[in-house]
Amino acid sequence: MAVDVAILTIRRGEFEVLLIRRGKAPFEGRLALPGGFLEVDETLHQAAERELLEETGTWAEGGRLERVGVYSRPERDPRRRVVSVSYVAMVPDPPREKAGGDAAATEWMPVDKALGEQLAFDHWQILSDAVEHARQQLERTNAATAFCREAFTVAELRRVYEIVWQTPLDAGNFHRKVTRIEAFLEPTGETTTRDGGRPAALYRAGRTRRIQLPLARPEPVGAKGTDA
Amino acid sequence: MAVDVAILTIRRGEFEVLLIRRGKAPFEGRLALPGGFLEVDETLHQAAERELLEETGTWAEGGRLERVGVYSRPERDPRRRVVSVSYVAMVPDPPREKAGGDAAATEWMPVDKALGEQLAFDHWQILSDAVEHARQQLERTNAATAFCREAFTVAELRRVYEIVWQTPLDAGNFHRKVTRIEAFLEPTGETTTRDGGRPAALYRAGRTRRIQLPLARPEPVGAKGTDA
DNA sequence: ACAAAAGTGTTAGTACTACACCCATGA
DNA sequence: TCATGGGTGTAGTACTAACACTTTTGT
Repeated sequence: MAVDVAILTIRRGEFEVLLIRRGKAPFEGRLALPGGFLEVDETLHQAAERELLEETGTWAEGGRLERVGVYSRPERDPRRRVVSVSYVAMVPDPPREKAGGDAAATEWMPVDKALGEQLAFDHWQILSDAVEHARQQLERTNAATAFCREAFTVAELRRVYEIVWQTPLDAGNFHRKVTRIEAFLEPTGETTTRDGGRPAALYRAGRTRRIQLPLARPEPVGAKGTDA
Repeated sequence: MAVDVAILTIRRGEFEVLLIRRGKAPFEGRLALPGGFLEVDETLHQAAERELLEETGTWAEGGRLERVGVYSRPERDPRRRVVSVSYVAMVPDPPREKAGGDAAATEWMPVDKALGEQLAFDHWQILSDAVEHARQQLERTNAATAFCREAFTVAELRRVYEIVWQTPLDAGNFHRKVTRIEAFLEPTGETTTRDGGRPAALYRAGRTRRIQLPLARPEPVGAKGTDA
């Protein structure tokens, strides 16, 4: 019984994931998602939180942690039978590189690049499912706000959508749509010019988590697939 | 490592679930969902299929089996630590009552009634999540067709929606919407008058599993909740 | 003054809701 | 012929995409 966590963020204008270079067999030298075994007195969600904290430091609370899949093919771990539950963490850009405890080398990598690598175990599938989950969550929930700092502009939020979905969105229409949803964005009253141009109003994430007017993606990405 | 399966169907115009009266401690005499432990050489999905087959006979292939949640509270089983993965099976009305192997007494019960019972373990939560999952799947996928026999009319499909969602739908609009979706329904060319009135065209489920023009529910039912 | 980004107006198209209406059968 | 359910037509409303346009800053 284990958990694996795909920690996703937006860094330098890219959609990135945190990977660990494995220092021991099996899959020595390969990249893997952070993960670990379930302790006797915790839930899987708590185990995932623990992993997130270990790998990224204390800034986990701003993020969002959701269960994605369960991986149970008997041969997925060559050592012994391990069923793993995967989580996706959507977090704001972490303040600095901070190597975790048990893993020597952690590195951020664009998700597309990561999906081109030979990952350990079935982590390619796990990452692929996590990314697809995140993409879908943007459509139906306020998950995108988890990638932003505490106070953000509408344009910054739009950039999250554009980067995760890899598609440009109409700035005007996006602004109208997103500000119209009741209690989705909560104005702070402040403005900023940090992105240049006319000052933009700052918002916090509001109460509304689930949205029903989908911010439709132009074309759905490939289908999900977990176990057979 | 266990699986629990909420087997749902439409029987006698009601949305029903298959429950088992437990014959031994813990929770002796209480109703529970069918379930069992994971064997060493199977995936969780295969274990769920096995449970479904054991409880309902060989008619499982027409149905639809999907993973819903993972339940990992350390104290959820009083005997020892058991993490359980839940599945929901959406199946057509089973041909006859057929008591399974390991359970003495199985019974179909309307889901609302079942959610009013004191169920064993955390099966109330599991059932509740499974029902909510099924309701949501009707909105986004062709899951409703899994409740119908192989060839069905548009009105029979509509009745599935109305029963599961507990809300009346406009027959004309439903017909138009559902027949417009590309490859969602595949006409058999036959017609039937088994529901009375003018002969209705018969359809099979088509290729399209995921639909993007949601058949919107008037008001969403309560939120999901799995582990803490 | 000009560039850049925020935010609003406008218009044409599309989908949905509600409900009227016609169609094809069994009794 | 009547009741029953299947299926289509239609008008008003609502949302959307595309894009023009105005606003407010920094340089």
